[in-house]
Order: sequence, then structure tokens, then C-alpha cells
Amino acid sequence: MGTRPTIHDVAMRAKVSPATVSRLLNGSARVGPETEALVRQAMDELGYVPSRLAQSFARGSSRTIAVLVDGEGESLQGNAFLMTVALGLNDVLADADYSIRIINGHQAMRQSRQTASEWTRERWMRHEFDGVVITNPTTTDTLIEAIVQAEIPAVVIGRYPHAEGLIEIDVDNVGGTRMVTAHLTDIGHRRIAFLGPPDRLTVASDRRQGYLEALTRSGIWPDPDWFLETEGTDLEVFSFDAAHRAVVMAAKKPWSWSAVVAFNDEMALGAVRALLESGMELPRDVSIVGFDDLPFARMVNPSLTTVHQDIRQLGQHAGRALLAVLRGRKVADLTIQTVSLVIRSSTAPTRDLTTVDLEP
Amino acid sequence: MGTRPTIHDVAMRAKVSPATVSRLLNGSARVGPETEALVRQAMDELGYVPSRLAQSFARGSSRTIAVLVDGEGESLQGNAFLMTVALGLNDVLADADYSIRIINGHQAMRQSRQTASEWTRERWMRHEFDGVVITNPTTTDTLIEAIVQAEIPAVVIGRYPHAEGLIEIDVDNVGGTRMVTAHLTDIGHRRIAFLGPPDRLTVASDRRQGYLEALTRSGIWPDPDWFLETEGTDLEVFSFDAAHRAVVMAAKKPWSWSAVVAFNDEMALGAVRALLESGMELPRDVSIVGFDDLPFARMVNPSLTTVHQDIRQLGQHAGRALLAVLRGRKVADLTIQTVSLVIRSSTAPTRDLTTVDLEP
DNA sequence: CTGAAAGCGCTAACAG
DNA sequence: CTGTTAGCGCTTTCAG
Repeated sequence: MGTRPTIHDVAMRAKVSPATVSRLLNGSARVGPETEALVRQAMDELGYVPSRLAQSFARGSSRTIAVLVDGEGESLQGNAFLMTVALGLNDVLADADYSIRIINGHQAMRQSRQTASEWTRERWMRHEFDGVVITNPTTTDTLIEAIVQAEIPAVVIGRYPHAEGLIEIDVDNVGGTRMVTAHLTDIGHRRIAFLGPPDRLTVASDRRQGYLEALTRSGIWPDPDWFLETEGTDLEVFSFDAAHRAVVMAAKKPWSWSAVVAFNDEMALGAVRALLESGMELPRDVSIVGFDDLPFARMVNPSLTTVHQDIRQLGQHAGRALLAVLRGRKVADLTIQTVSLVIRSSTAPTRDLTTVDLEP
Repeated sequence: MGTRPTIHDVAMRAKVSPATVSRLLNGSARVGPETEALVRQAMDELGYVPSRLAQSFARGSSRTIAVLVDGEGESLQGNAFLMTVALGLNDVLADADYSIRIINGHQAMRQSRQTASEWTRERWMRHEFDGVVITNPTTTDTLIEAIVQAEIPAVVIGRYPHAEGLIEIDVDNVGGTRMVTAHLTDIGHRRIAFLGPPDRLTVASDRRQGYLEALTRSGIWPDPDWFLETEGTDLEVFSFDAAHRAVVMAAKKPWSWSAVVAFNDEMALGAVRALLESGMELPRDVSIVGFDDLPFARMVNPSLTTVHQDIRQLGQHAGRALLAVLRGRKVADLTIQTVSLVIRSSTAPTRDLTTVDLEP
């Protein structure tokens, strides 16, 4: 009883060959019913569990998929989002007997002082994973390029248009901001600002586009100074502070909007802070909307009207897509997940509704 | 060039034995300097990278540590916390060439319809991991018990006093609430409520104790109805909604506190919401403090005075402890990480300061 | 449907 | 310090 039983022990006990046990284990070929019963009994009696290590070795694959995260972003956004995606991935991958491994790619690269392609090649050759999920694509990312180049099965959460043949799983960003902006026009707003990062990333231009579409549909022609653009490095532009700065800046000049569509919830909070500081009362004076519906969106005051996305489901979609790729199936290059509008108390009918109605 | 070079190829090319290459690879024995040069050159020329799979198999260990999460809690708390811990673990484990694997333990158990000990035994026997980090200990957890029973190297984030010999890494909960409560008394508050979950978990009683200690030191004798206790299941009691309910309930009766110490930031927000709804102005009428200093704590309005804990560092501590255990070193059973007070705008001097001063 | 046999690529005694 | 020799436990041809 001292040592782990091996496939060999099971075979001996069932008086069959190890090969038969193996076949039963992974259903790689049919096994006679009575042989099967014998083997199963032997496994039970011995308490046999196959060694993952030996299986992986023999198969030459680890049944592991790497989740590449960028662990620098300390943003709330970041970490809650990442773990939720990871759980979603796990939901579907666990069933397929894959497991997920978190890798802080950029940090690892820096640490080992390797270039992206060196690093990628090395990890790939080590058979550390069979596929990868990329969670925070930045503007242009050497690591992603290297992964694509190396033809490693990969799925990206979000968009990364710079690379051919990468499978993208994203939420409907255009539709989301369109919806939430339409909600604003529905309750009478006509002068609606957009607070977002510069258009470097697809997600940024997508969300801006949804906003524009909604305005256009309502026959509103956006004024150039309705665009409040944050400044900073890749991650900074999405932050509370950047949003806060942008709005403080904008509020210095005379401004004329009655609502603001923020790129995300965190930035919406930055706007809220800035407006509150300048003595506004919300949502009476200005309506504000966000995007993401992070858990805190309903807990803050005023609670945020925002666009809800099911992040865990996003992870599940990504997992399914990757699984399909690994099994050699054809997969859509782009999956767009629907989002929904959540109306809370950061939006209210505009007070100049009547004025507007009179205008024409 | 079609196939991956193996240790054998390197050995041939360098005209040494595979064993020598192996020794160089993991520094398991001294190698002559010129041999080393030869081997290194051969490795470079071939672009050799050792196969993780083969290494793990030969060693009988996966160099993987499992991070057990409970993926049911959709709480903000939960996921941001978990990923941050994971990143901290990664920081130190990556250096030691370990990698981390996220496992949704309870879900996996349920899925495979196994008992905790069956599940644990099976995973352990499969050599899927060398050690485990447990992230959300609940009141009494069969999975943890099974892990301890199986003598698997394990570290728990938080406290789990029910199990002998488990290594615990926690923050200074007592000190934290003591500090933040003392801040309240410092600015004149004498009637301070505590909003928390029932005392089932150590973390709950610890934080309550810190509160009590601070009061005692200020010569305040807490009134029984200063204790606002949330109700619900294991995870619910820590939630925004539970906190909101508890405060709404309490606010129905005449109450007499000027400040409330909430168990955590999320619950503090629940209290804020309830108080705002009942027409209070914060922090003018009531001061509120939280615990955790989650990223959103500074973004909400009013921004929360709270206790900051470095979660990533918590993960790093856990990683170091586990590494030490795996290396057979003696490790302290309990590590307490210090926390710090962050004063923001949810607290203000009490208005009845003068009244209080006159009382004696 | 089943068995025999040959590895997968590396590590780890054991000699020398 | 280095080479030889066995495996680690499973999968997978290839025969039968």
C-alpha cells in the first residue's frame, strides 16, 4: 500500500495488458464489456488514478491552457475582470479536462530579459501549454505578435486587429454605447458628451462609434467640444484619474452638455467626482453613464446607469473557441457577445426637455 | 530541423553524456568549465529548450501550485481580491520556476460528484500540483479538511483555525479595525456602531475585536444596539445588500450613533446607501469607515476612509511560505501582515464634540 | 478486440 | 568531474 498503483498494477490484477487499461481510460478504442468490467473493478480495488504527469509526457501535451495577463494594471477593472474571465474559462475547460495556468507574460519576459519571440518560443517548446488566451491586448503588442507568428492556438479577449488569423471574442461595444446613449436621448438629452480614451484601441473607437450612431439616429450633430479625451499611457487613459482630469479641464470652460457617456464605469466615477466637486448635483444637473457594469456600479452613489456585460460568459465563449481550435475545428474569427442596458439612478430626464421641444 | 532537439542531441553535439547536460541544466552537480562552455554552445546552436513535460515526469513533480478559489462568489470583493493574490503568488513562484493553476475546487467537486476527500486524493495522486493555496476559507470546509488530512503542502489566505498544522497568512485584522476605530474616537466620536457579519469566521471576530479594543482604550462602553449584524449564508453576510438591510433595519428604531465601522468596504457602501436613503448627509451626519481599501474605495462618493491592505503582497507572502514548505523548511504557522489607515472623506469630526466634552 | 513492445525526454543512482 | 544504465507511467503503433 506504500506506493501509488500504476497502470501496470491494474493490468496485472485484471489479467489484461496495460494497453487495454489505457484504451479504456481514454476511450481510444473499443474494449470488450467483460474486460471492461474486470478492469474497472481492478481500478476500484486498487484506487487507481492515472498520473497526469505520465499522461502528458506520453501524449506530448499538457492539457493546459495559458491565460496571459498583464499584471501591472492595478486597476479594479483589471483584476476583477481577469479573474472573472478565468473562472469562465475554467467552467468550460475543466469539463474537457484542461486546466488553466495564469501567466504574467510581460513580467515574465522582462524578468528573463528575453524578447517576446524568444520567450514565446521557449515556453511553447517546453510544452507548458497547448493554447493561450490573451486577456489585455494593448495597442500593439510584441507578445501577441510572437504568439501568432509561432502559430500557437490563441484566442484574444477583446480585439486585436493587427494580427491575421487571431480569434477574437468581444462584447458588442458599439451596440452597448449606442443603447446607453439612446437611453439618454430618450429621456430628452440633446447635448451629450463622450468621455473616453484616444482612439488607439479598437475598443475605444467601437464605443465612440456606438455613441455617434445613437446621436445620428436622433438627428443630433455632435459638437467638437463634446469629446472629452483622456491623456496618458496605454492603461492610464482608462482610469478614474485620467477621466477626472479630463472633466475638470473641460469644466473650466463654459460647457453645454447635460449628459456624459463615459467609456467605462471607472471613468464614469471620475466624471462624477469632477462634477460633484464643481458643485453639481447628480443626476439633476448632469446625467452620467458608464460601461461594464462592474459589481460596484450598483453600489456607488448615484448608482450607475451602464451597459452590462457578462464577463464570465465571455470567458466561457473564449474557452469554447479555444477548445474548438485545439480539436482542429473551424472557428469564427470574431465572436460578439451581446450586452444589455441597466438603468439606475445616475441618469434623469433633462430639465431643458421643454426648451428642446420648442426649438423646432 | 523539423523536430525539437532533445537533451540527447545536445549531448551528442557537445560530445558529452546526456547526464552532464542534465546536471548543467539544473545545477544538481558541478560541471567542468570547459565542458560547460561546450554544452552551452551546443544548446545555443540547437536552440535547445528542455521539455517541461519530460522534466516533470522524470522528477515526479509538476512544479505547479494550485490556487483553490471558490468561483461562486460573484462579489467584487471576491474576484479582484483573488486575481490580485494570484498575481502576488506568481511574482514569487515564477522566480522559483513554479507556476500557478487556478482550480475552482468546490465546483469541480460538485461536477465530478465526489466527496472532498475523494476529489483531493485523486488530484493529488495525479500529481497535478505540488502544493496548494487556499483563498477563501469558509466556516468549516470539507475540502480544506481533506487537504490537511492528506498532508498536502498548503497555505491558507486568511485564518482557518479548525485545522491543525495549516499555514496561515493573514492581515492584521484586529489592528486594522482598532486603528480605524481609534481614528473615529480621535475626531470626537463616542457612539460608534459596528456593522459586520456574525462571528462565525475568525476574520469577523478579529475585526470586531479591534473595534472593541479601540473603544475600550478610549473608555467607551459599547451599547448592545451598536452591533448591527448582517444575516444570510456564508458569503451573503459580507455583501452590500446584507449590510444595506441591516442598516435600514437599525435605522427604523431610534438610534444614537454618529459613526459606523463596517466590516469591509462593500458593506460600508451598503451602509452609505441606507443612510443616504434615510435622508442623511455624509459625512456630516454620520461617519462611515470600511476595510480593505479596494480600488473603488477612493472612487466612490464620499470616498471611503478605510484600512489598506496590500493584497498582492499577501499573495507574495503566501507564495514564499509555500515555497519554504515545499523545500522542507520550517515555516511559521501564522504570518500577520501589517495594514495601514487611509483617511478620506467619509469621516468627519462629530458635531456633538462639544457636548461630549461637557458631559463629565 | 487484445497483447507485445517500443518509446516519449529527462533524471538519478552508481560506477569510474 | 563524467559516463553508463535504468527507469518514471503512460500511449501507441503493429501484429495477431
